[in-house]
Amino acid sequence: MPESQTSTQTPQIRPLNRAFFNRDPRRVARELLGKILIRQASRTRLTARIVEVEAYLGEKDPAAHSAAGNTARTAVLFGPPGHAYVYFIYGNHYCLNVSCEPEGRAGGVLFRALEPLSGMDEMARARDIEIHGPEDLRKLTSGPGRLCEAFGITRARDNGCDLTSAVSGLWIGEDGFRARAIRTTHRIGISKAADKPWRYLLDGNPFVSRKVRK
DNA sequence: ATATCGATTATCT
DNA sequence: GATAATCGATATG
Repeated sequence: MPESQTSTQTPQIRPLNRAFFNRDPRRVARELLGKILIRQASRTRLTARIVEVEAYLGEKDPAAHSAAGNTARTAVLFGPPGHAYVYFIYGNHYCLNVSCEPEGRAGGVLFRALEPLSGMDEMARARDIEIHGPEDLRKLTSGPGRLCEAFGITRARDNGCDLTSAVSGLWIGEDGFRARAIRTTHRIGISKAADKPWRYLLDGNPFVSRKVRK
């Protein structure tokens, strides 16, 4: 199995605390780069480093789902910080966010791309693809829909899950990795407020969902 | 290499 | 009834 790009071992992963998420989504997004998403459900632990995210502000961001107000769909975004907001899109895909800001105020960060660290075999099974070389690893978790499929994330299973608790089947941790070059660009795939530079990625990381144009 | 398009359903207008 | 925080396949340069 090919080695990962940013680390060759996984020392010790500690959960992020709730205060980390109790802030402006743009700040949370930037600082989430280099952190780790963990799925501990089966015998195998799935881990992958966060390399690309987008910030969505509260009710005043036209591109945010929370712009429609606190509905059955978006309730988690208005709830306490550090919880999973999972939505279904295009009749095909799930996408994962983490809620930000204090309870009562909306805001979140969309997970757009991860760099797999462990459990790649199980991810490939979940994605129903075969990995033949290091280049193929991108197909596991490079894209918001892909990473959810690789991690088995669905709305029924994970929406509202507390991502700050290692007791959860899904959580976010850190292992001491320090993000170096961080790049910001406009957000992907939206039509409203498309000019806002609220997409954050590890510059040069091969697992980002799209190549950075020059 | 980039461009375009169809799939498929929850949610909102 | 229209749209959507996507993906994968196909077409074209």
